[in-house]
Amino acid sequence: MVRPPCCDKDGVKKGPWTPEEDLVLVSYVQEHGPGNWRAVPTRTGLMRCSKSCRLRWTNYLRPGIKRGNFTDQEEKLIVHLQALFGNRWAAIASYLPERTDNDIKNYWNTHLKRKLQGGGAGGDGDGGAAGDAVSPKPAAQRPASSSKGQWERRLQTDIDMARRALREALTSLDDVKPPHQPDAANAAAGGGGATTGAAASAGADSPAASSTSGASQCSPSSAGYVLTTENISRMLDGWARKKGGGGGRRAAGSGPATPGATESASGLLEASEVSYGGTALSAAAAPASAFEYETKPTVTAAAAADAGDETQLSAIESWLFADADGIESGSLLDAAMDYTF
DNA sequence: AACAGAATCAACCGCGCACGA
DNA sequence: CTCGTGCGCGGTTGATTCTGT
Repeated sequence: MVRPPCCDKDGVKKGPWTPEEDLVLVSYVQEHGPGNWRAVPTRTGLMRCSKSCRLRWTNYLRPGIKRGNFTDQEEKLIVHLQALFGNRWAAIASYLPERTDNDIKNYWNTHLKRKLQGGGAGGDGDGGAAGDAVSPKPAAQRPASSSKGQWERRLQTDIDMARRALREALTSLDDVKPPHQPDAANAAAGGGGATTGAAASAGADSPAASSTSGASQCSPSSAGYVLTTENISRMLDGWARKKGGGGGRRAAGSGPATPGATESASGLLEASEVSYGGTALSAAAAPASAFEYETKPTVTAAAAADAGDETQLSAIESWLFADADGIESGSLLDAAMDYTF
């Protein structure tokens, strides 16, 4: 059957999002929660395709997103995970709660793939379109795309495989095997064995999907509206800078920047800058809101709330090595991260 | 200072799966 | 069981910025 386009081409705006559109979208999501994207354009009046709305939210406006400046640890973790999962960016992103799959994908394609190829260390010899050669099998074997149901099942298998593979790979790199803390691992793994699959899927699945299932298990503390404001503020900041700094970048692209937009953006920028002075403040000040269930519910959601990368990675690592008895996470991580490009 | 090529990243597109009617 | 719809994923594109000449 011929499937109609997700949105008719007429009257659907494309290209860069304006601050106004972002605000409309954020307001809507704040009020109704993410999901039901199909209804978003009609209910908000946004001249955007539902997919576009979802994408914008997921990749840019969602609370708790960190942008740019991948740390060394993140970088190396991505490399490892890519080797294990192939180009399943959503799965990889689930290990990096503050990063979006799109961001990771971009980073991989622009930085890491080249690094690996250039360094010649990874064995990513082919330099294929998506750079999936690092992975022994998964990327090659998997179907072109996967959705959550099948995905969840497969992910569970992948997780086991990943743990095993990592353990095998890393134990050879690191001889130190002090005891591991199981409760951190269990907690990170999503609680109980009964929910293992669900936890995995929630973590692996996209935020939107998790909006229903992940509601209860994610930490709301880090995901208040203030954080969204922060994101918007950041965005507006960049937007204003671009605008003021000469040569409106995307503002010039599809004509998003109207004089009114400039004004409102500036005003909002000021307001938002006043309203938040840092992540901690934001998180602390954040009231429980519609965004509670919106955080990317990953194994490290709680840890990520107000901790740095180290904490996050420790949690991830704890979880990854949950069944790696007798292996200390710290040293393992160090070993895992001791990757030379 | 001007230009060209490279790099980056936000956004779009098409496909496939899940789920409800 | 079939069909239609919604959603999510991975790949790709295109606009903009950066860097070198």
